[in-house]
Amino acid sequence: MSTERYNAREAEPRWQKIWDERGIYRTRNDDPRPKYYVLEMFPYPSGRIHIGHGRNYVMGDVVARFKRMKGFNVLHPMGWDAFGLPAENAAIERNTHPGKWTYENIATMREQLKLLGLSLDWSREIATCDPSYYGEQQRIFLEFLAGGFVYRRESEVNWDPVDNTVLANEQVIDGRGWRSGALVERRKLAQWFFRISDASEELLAGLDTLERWPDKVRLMQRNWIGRSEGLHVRFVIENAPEGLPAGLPQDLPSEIKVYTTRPDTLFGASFLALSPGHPLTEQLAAGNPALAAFVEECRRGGTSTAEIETQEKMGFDTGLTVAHPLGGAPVPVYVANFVLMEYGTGAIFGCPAHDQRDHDFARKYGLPITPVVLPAGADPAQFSVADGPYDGDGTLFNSGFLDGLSVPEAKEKVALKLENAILGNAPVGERAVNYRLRDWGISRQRYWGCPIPIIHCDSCGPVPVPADQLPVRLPEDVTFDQPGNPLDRHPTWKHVNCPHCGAPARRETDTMDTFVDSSWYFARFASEPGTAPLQKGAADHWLPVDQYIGGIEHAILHLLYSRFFTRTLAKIGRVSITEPFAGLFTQGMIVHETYKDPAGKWLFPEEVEKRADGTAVKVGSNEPVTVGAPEKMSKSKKNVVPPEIVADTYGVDCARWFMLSDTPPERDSEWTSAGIEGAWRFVQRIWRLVGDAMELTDGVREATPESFGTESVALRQASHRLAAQVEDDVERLRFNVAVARVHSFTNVFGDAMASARKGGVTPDIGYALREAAEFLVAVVAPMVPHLAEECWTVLGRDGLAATAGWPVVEPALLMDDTVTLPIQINGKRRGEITVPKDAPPAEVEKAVLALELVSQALDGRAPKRIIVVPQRIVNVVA
RNA sequence: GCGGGUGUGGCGGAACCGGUAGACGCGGCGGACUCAAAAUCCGUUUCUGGUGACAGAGUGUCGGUUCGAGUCCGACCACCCGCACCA
Repeated sequence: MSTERYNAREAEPRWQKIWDERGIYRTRNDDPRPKYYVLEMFPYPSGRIHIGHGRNYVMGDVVARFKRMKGFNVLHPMGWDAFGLPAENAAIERNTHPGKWTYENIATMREQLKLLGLSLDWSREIATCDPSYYGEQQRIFLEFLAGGFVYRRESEVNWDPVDNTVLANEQVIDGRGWRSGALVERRKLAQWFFRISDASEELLAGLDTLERWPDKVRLMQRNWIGRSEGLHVRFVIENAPEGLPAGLPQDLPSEIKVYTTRPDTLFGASFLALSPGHPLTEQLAAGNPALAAFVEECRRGGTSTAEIETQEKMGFDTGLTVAHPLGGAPVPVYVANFVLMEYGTGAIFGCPAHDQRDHDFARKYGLPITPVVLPAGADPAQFSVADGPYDGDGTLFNSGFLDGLSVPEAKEKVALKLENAILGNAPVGERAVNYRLRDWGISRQRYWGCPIPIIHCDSCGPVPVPADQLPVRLPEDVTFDQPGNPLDRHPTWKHVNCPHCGAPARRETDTMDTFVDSSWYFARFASEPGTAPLQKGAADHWLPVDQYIGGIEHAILHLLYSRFFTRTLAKIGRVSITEPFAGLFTQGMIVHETYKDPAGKWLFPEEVEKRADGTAVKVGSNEPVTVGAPEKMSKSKKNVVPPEIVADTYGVDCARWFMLSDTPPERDSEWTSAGIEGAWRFVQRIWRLVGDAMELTDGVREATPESFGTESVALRQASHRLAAQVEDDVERLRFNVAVARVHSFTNVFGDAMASARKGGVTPDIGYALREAAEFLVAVVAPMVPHLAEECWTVLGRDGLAATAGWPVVEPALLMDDTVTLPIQINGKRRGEITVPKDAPPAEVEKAVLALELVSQALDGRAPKRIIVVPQRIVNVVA
């Protein structure tokens, strides 16, 4: 029996070196085998990784290694989402250059990732801050601009006062900057935008084709895009506002257009409300200081969720009234703080009986509340919405020609009627589809990002930087000693001549949102090293990514932007595919308990010792330690485990095995010392089993024996089933189940070995044991690759486990001749019976009735019914 | 408020299409080996009653469909996630 332990510390670096030297993870585009592209979301180089970062890389690595064994040409690259604010913050804090800081972090993290034994093609490594990468991005930007997918406009933006930059709506979470956490303010700036909202419909429709995406993510995107169908309705202004001072613009519009999804409730309209940002509001406010003050008050209202929720409905009566388009009573026009300018037309009609907001508003300003939809079964004389609006289904009443119709019928009838009502040269009503999705503002007032390749000329306007002058490189000599954008205050960088007229002009000093960088990197990886960054042929060959893996936090932003970007690249002819990620998986986080000393200071796990009685103390001082609930690993709470420590004590294979065990990959998983120790024991167990099997079968001829006995067949069945099941599990990314099957198999394997030791190793048993060892090693190879190589050597096999094929399963060994059926009596399990697999139900029934336990239960009576489900179960109803 | 998800032993979790609930692991208990320990191996471990074979209960709660429900349907409870004045 082999007693030597597997020495991961020695073996792991050795095998990593061999893999590296032989270049087995280098991928070639001209490889004739079918392609498979596995990608994990590339990291931001923040400094160091902890073991919690490793989970998605390990999952991706298992898939990559498995697919390689199945004969695919696998692309599994890695890169760095290297632009972004933390580099500038570090520059300020440490008086260093963002680039230097970033590249140092990349060097550290690359070594840490290599430590994990990932089968990555490092030759394709990219960093988005590399001029060759962002230069291509500038080219793409200009092509998008030429194609009409980019524009510039003055817009109110979300301003992050801490990071001193603009944020997209999606980057504002609960009214705070997604990175800084600062309360966001509103400002007006000239910004560059991508026309993502024009793609709303196709982005929505495309979701239906993404069958290998989690439903949850598709739903989140669907809601984010927020399609609604409704009607644009024109309301004619009836009167000039009274009591307004002279100087009111004479060119007031003659009508107000509103957007509604509930045209059926038009007869319940008791007011119109304009957004404070509506052009008519601005026009009226110019001549009305009270209104101007009201608008100003609305603007100060704040943008945080908490504020919006608690904010009371506020309105200002403009004195205008509009005619009711269906002949109802005239309706007053208000300006209201809750009407958004960015959605619909910036104006609404209020129906207080059937909408909460309108209800609140009407009560506050004493406007009439007329119910027009009657719930089924309600009495029209009694029905009241005094307690709150009713927004359910029902029958129309108080609504003239709509009375008696259902809500959908009424919607349709109103739409038809208003479409056919002509006022001036246009219909009063027009069907319209609205989306919640807004255009993507990409301008950022920061240094460490991709420069927007535009030159502003006083006479020519914004002019693209000519192609031969790309990339527009970031200047190296910048300072961070004052707030604001270093590019803007750089002494020379922005001063250039206009490419059109040659007059002195200024560079655009804004850089792009870093989400642009991550919107096409997956296409960049397709090109071989040293070739053009975005090659159509290569991208079309590799894309879409077959399996993309990353955190759920990117369900909307990154994934929606990437989908938009890919579609737009297709429209300008850069690629042929429209969806970048065919399969998506969102993995859970690794969490860890937190520890605090009596002074309330966070402690690292290695500073804490757990006592047998469940309490914890600080190592050295014996001070009591408060153990907190498991939380996401974070530097600030110190509940992190560095990969180096794990590698040194247990080996990375143990860490890999542990990360794949027990918890389903989409759920959060808790890192515990007991767990890693369990993984360590199991790694040793595999090592021992393989060694023992080789020792035990030493001298047994390897040739296939002439016949197999019951025991060897049973073991062979287990081996072949293992390979078939683990294959299925890995295909479905059910790593925890795969791990359980391997555990189960080692129990069977161990038992077979013990009985062979007692009963003697006949040629068939010897063959089965060796096969079992080989199957075991091959099956775990994607999960614990270093151990697999070491075992491969023990097995005396040529080549590397990493380049070996997946075990070939003999279908005959997956079948059983007999099957054991549970017997239920009245639905309760009372026994079992073993019958031939293909026994006809009638015979099974006969055999079951002959059993004593059945006749006893029946007590002489005939059974009422017998249900035989072939190969499943027998139920006797007494 | 709207939308979605989850709920199974002391713990992580398994159970394909409605067919033996608790696979596998962790922890616990008992044993073997050892002078002893570690390591390893074997047995046991849902709960209740019983020495025992066995019986009863049991997948958040209540009800329903079915020969049979963790799985399907209805109502509810708890927790988690997303969105949120989107007309």
